Amino acid sequence: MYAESVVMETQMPHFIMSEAYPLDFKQKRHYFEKALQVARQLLLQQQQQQQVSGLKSPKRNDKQPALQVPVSVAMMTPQVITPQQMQQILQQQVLSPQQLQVLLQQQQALMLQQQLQEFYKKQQEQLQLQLLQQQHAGKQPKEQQQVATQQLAFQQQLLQMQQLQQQHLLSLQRQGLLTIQPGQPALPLQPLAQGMIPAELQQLWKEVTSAHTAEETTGNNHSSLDLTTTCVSSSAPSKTSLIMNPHASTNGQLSVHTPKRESLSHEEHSHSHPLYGHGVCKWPGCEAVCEDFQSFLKHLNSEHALDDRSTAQCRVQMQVVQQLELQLAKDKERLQAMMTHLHVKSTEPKAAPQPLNLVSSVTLSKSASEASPQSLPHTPTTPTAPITPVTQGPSVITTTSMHTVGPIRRRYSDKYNVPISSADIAQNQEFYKNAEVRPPFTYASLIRQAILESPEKQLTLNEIYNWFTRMFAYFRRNAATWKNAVRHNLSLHKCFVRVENVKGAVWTVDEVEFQKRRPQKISGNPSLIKNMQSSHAYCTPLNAALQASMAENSIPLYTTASMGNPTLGNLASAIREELNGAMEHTNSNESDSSPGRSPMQAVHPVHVKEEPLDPEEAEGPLSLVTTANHSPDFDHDRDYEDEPVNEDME
DNA sequence: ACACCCCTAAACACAA
DNA sequence: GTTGTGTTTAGGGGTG
Repeated sequence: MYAESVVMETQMPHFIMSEAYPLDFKQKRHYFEKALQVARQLLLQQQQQQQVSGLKSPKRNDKQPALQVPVSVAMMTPQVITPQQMQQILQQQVLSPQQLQVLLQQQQALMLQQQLQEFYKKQQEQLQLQLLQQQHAGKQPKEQQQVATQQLAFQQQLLQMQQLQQQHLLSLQRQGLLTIQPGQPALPLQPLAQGMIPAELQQLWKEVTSAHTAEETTGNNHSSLDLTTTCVSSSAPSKTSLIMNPHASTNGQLSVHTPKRESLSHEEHSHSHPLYGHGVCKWPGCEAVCEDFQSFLKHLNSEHALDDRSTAQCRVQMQVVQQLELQLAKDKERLQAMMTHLHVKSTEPKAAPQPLNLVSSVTLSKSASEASPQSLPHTPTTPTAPITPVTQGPSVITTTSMHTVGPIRRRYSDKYNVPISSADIAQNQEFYKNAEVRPPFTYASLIRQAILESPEKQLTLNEIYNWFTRMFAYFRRNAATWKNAVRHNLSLHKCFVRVENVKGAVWTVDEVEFQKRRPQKISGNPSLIKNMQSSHAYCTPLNAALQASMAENSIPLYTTASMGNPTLGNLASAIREELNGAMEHTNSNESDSSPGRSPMQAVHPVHVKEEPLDPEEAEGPLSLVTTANHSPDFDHDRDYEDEPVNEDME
């Protein structure tokens, strides 16, 4: 639903803007007049027909251009009865003085409605004109296709509008019937409306309906004029429909469709009457079985005539619809806010990187086969634009990205740029767990994270692998690639220390070394710090941030760090450790594993070796949240498709 | 241009 | 011989 509505929202304006204007005023007028003419003719015809053939004769056998019908139907709006029509009605019988009064009152109500509908009508007219124009204009095959799609869009919009109208009408009509008291001696009115004379009303209703039907059918016969007809129905007064409105209202939201549709096309009837489906009456709470459409109509007219009950049901339905619309409106708003938010954010900071990232990532992402977390480290310089990864980028990217292709390599820089908002960390974790989005962290950072999260602060290679796959959906494919990268990183970086254990070898982290890695870069940017904190900022960023912050006052930072990531929970400790370590590091000028280090020290690599380990444990804690997943990175770029076999997990 | 980073790929060595 | 683990080397891309 949302998608549709969104589409509508975005598309419609477009159409209107681009298509509507072309039609010049003369043309419009011409069409309109023509339409009116046709409509009148049809009306007359049908009236004559009725007189001759009897009142109810919905002709469903007529065949009409299916597609057109809906449009015309949609276009129909309640109309005020013309004097002539009134005469017709009178001639046709049935009208008692009371009924006349009712009619009059209804007319008044309708007049009011009409005013309110002005806006809608205008829009409709515009749309209709557009349709006409397109129809006449589109002669080339391609154009026709386009036109067809556009028409569809138009139709949709029309339907939307119609629904809106209907709602307004319903409420208005209700008011008119029940509360409006014309200055006439219309005592009967209220009673009538409330079901005093349902039978009579029904009769009237039926007549009207049949008349309307006839009109429609005849109109439809002039296939070429379909669109025109449409115009007629909406702009030209075919009062009949109005009369029915009160009744129509009883049908609830459906009202729009019911009476008119009944008379309209059989296809419509048999296939898509809103109140009829699968041989069952869909009137709320009814479910009566109707073998065919005819019987359904009978049933509808007899069981769901205008009476208190129907009215009440209709009201309920109205409320339901309103509620839904409200809901829809809210959700739309939300969506809009989300979109604007994203847009702003993306453009805000470094305009290029993020927005592009999303896009690029999409293309690239597919390739994700291997996994190499990008580096946060570089971030120090960039930083600020915190995007809530989870909310947008990632999700969007993931879905789309998966299929896009692209053995494209992304620049890490972009990734680094992507800042992470601490608030999103937790979410990110979940996000990365389920979305195949490449985490914006380097392998080294991730490995470190994995190790630090383990109870013993040490993991076997296999456990590290498991951590990767458990925490990141991204690493569930192309195992060969990213595993190789992991091994490579373990061997390459001094910060990872291999310790021989009873069970074999385990890997630990030498924080000091880790911190040393890129001390030089420091950007005073606070945002960085934030990122680091949130991300658990491994490596450099942390140092940089810390250093930068230290310049001012280390403590504040520290606090922020821990505070900043409330969501982290478990991570908090890890972060603290990092921070502590980093801080010390910076403060003390990296004296090796000096005693002051705090928790981290415990972790200290070298020492770890002797201890017995529980490799299994490492995997457990979800705490990873903290893991560095904070930022959605937009780069997943690798080549996923390229990779031949990497799908396997391990 | 250069130094560094990070990632990926791949060749090897070794042990289970 | 296969597989997992580690180590190294090479090359590409990015950043400061």
